[in-house]
Formats: sequence, structure tokens, C-alpha cells
Amino acid sequence: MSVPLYQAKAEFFKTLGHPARIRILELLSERDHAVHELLAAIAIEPSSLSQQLAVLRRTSMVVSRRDNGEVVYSVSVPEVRDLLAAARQILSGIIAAQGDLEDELSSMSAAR
Amino acid sequence: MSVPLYQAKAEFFKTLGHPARIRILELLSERDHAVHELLAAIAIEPSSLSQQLAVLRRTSMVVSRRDNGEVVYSVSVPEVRDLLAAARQILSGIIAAQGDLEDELSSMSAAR
DNA sequence: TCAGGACTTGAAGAAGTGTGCAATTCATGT
DNA sequence: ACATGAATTGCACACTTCTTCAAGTCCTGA
Repeated sequence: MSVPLYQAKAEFFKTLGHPARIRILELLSERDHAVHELLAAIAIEPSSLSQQLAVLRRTSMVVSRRDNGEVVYSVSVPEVRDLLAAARQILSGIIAAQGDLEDELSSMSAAR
Repeated sequence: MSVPLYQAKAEFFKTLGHPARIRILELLSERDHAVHELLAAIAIEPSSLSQQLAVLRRTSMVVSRRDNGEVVYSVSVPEVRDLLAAARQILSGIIAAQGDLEDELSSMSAAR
């Protein structure tokens, strides 16, 4: 491979590293959406949405088709849903752990 | 939650969006490693390694302990391995698809 | 208590990203 | 052929993130 695998992985995760792109993928993993639907669901400038869609298109994570005067997007890799679920899992674990830590700290300062 | 969930997710993926951090997590998901072991495995400046370890520490994805004059790191969330596996899966799917596309293109240009 | 190794931190410049405005493309309906 | 609505693209500016060098910190063994 020309690009080392770990670098390809990093680039892949980078494309997920933006709130709008996460929301787009979450919406698209439920069902296909037209751009104006995404626009209504995500509070963002149209041009900014387009930019983020372009990023996702470049990495082949979504594809678009024109349908009756509107552009409809869909996820091209169904496993994206699994990935988002795995992330949710890990994230909730981390957040719970941080919550515990905060509890501990506050009980410490309460105790002494 | 103070930070919207989709933003927390984006930040989470951002921390994965760097080749050195991916390699660190892959190495650590096999077994704990001391910093000098990571250093030997990853071609990178010591200070740069430290920076990346700090990023992973800040997001609670790894923890460090001092052991006999060396600092040993370990992943704090075992599910990280699943996540990396899911990413590998998706990535290989995308790469395979791109390979097919290239095959198609080259056979087209060969044909005409 | 000092020396040395193992790491970490600070900071500055280079490089890469995101945002919003204006201009453009594209396909439809008239 | 043209006007329109729907999306996209080109840019410039602000903001982040990386990388490296220099300067610490923190054990541990002499």
C-alpha cells in the first residue's frame, strides 16, 4: 500500500472528527436524506454543510444521487452504524468514569 | 450534558485522528508498554511521543503508572480494540471498493 | 546530595482546518 | 431561452494542531 495503514486509519478517524459530520452520518445511518433535509436538521450554513458533505464524499463514506431536483445522500458503508455504536459505548464508559472521579473528589473535599 | 453528545463524539474521534496516536493505541491494546518501548516501536521524537501520550491521557483513553524508573502506559478502555477493529473493517471495505473502481477505469481506458 | 536517565512541558513557527460570503453550476418548470 | 430553487465551489480570514528545540521535573542509584 502506498499510504501506511495506520496513516489511512488516522485520516479515516479525522473525517469523523467534526460535529456536523457526525450528525450527518447519524442521520444518514437512519435513512437517506436530501440535502435540504439535513440542512433543516442541522443548524449550519448551507455552504458549510456542502463542505462537510464533500469531505465525507471524498473519503467514500457517503454517496449522493440526484433525485427530482434534490440531491439525496446515503451512507455507502453500512458498518458505519457499528462504528458509531462502538464509539458511543466507549464514550459513555469514559464519561461514567469521569463522573465517578468527580464524585470522589467532591466527597474528599467534603470529608477534609 | 454541558457539551452536546455529537460534539463529544467528534472530539473523541479527533483524538484518534493522528497516525502516532493510532499506533500507540494499537500497541497498547496488545499489552502495556513503557514509554521507551513505544519510542522504539514508533519512529518519532521523544517529545512528540510525549505530546501524543498527553492527548490520549487528557481524553482518558490511556493511563500511566511509574514502575521501576520507567513510565508504563495502558489503555483504560478495553473496547478500544473493538473500535479499531470496526475501523479496520470499514476501511478495508472502502479500499477494496476503490480498488474495484480503479480496475474498472483502467479496463475502460484499455478498451477504448 | 549529586549525576544521569527517562519523560514531560513550554513555546514558536509551519501547516492544516473550518466558516461564511459571494459567485457559480445544474436541472426544472414556464 | 430564462428564471428559480437547490447545491456546490472559491476564497480569505480566524483558529487549531503539529513538530521541534530548549528547558524543566522526577526518580534512583552512587
